[in-house]
Amino acid sequence: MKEGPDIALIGSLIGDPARANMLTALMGGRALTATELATHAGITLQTASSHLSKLEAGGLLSQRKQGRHRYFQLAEDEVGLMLENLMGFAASRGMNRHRPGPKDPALRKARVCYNHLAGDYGVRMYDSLIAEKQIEINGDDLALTPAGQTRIEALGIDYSALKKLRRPICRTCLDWSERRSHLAGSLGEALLTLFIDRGWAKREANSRAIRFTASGEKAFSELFPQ
Amino acid sequence: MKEGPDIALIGSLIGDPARANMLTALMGGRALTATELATHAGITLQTASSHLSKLEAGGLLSQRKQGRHRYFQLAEDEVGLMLENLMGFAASRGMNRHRPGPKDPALRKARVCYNHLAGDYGVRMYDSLIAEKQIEINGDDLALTPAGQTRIEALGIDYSALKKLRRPICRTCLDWSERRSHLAGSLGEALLTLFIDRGWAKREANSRAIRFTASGEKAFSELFPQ
DNA sequence: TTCATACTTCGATCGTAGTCGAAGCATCCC
DNA sequence: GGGATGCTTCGACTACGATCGAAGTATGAA
Repeated sequence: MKEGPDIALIGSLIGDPARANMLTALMGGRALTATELATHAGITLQTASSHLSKLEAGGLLSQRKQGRHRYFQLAEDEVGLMLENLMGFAASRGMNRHRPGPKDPALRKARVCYNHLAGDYGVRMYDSLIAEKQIEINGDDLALTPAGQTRIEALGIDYSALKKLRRPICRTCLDWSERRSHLAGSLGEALLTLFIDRGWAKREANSRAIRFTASGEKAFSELFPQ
Repeated sequence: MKEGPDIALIGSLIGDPARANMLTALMGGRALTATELATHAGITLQTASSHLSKLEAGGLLSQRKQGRHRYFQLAEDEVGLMLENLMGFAASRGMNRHRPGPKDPALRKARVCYNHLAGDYGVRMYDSLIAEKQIEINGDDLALTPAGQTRIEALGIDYSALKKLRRPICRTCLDWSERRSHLAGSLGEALLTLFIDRGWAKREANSRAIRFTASGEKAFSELFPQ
């Protein structure tokens, strides 16, 4: 009768609107304090605190104390992937929290998916990397080809440092707006950081949206031709 | 602030234990009546009825009237994929509803994932099909190669009939026990049906487990060498 | 028609979980 | 030290939703 893993547990964790709002806020990739998350969810600090401890107990969140602040973030990449997946499903059922607003196109164009680039730009980058055989699919795993390695090192990404991490370097993540894969993993994170460090793009405050500058778009398109 | 799809809605649908039990029961692939689902969930018929209408309104279930029975099933393949995905996540967090029981190994070996084969056997079949280049990955899509087409037609599967359906023929699904991909889609369904029709395997009653016969295992291993 | 089965709807109950006010720690700054 | 600020814990309130009994509808059988 009762077989397999307990989906009701995660379901109920995500099922509360306040918690869901916090989680989506954390999909922005930044670590947020309890107070920030409380305002995101539209609740008082006390209730937020109780929600946060539940999410942490459920393994969805991890926290880091810094002085008198407590920074929360998604516990692992997998949490972000799972959430993006759920969003994709919800979107396919037309479950939206609002009628598409002015922010919506910006989100679809480029946004943060926990720590990497998603949206149209994320998918374009992924497709380009595949087309140029810089990453390739081996069974279930995505791997950097030798050509890809030299390529990203030329961009200034420290490949050996990525390799030392326990996390997978390349990983696919299903995009909810495009319904296609894009690149996650430590390389996905490194690339997004690169774009921001080079001033090609900026994270918008209080949003998952990423705004590319005009020159940033040009550089991006040259780097990842379609 | 409130961006993107509403994950809280699906979360709350899945978050109720009774509903989660019904959904996992329906992952067995058979269409079940309201009464059967009520007993699966351990609740009375009245409450089951209310849960079922909520699940249907949420687009997770569809129903089909047949005489005085009402058969429920997962609305689409995507629902099954999403649920299996969630189970994978739950399993990776150690969220199990029971300490692994005697049924557990059987489930991990071979089980139904809504309408196709999952577990060790599902993954083995998938790997074998990939290794022999009968299916291949093109970007996000999985496709049958010409060699694969002749192969499955030789097995007695009507390829042109599959092609006429709106559903994708090949599709990957993430296995929660193996944490690897296996084959879903209409071909995945057709293959499982084939195994059962040929008497190689049987569905267990009231369980997702699939039991292969000795000769069935042999035939399966010959068909999909490792 | 009459009875039985399958299911839904209504109404009432009950529990639990989300919520906040108030008080209690902890950390930082002056 | 004293007084902010950030967060947690406690306790009480409340509301929502899960639950079931009882009555109502639909289909089928006799």
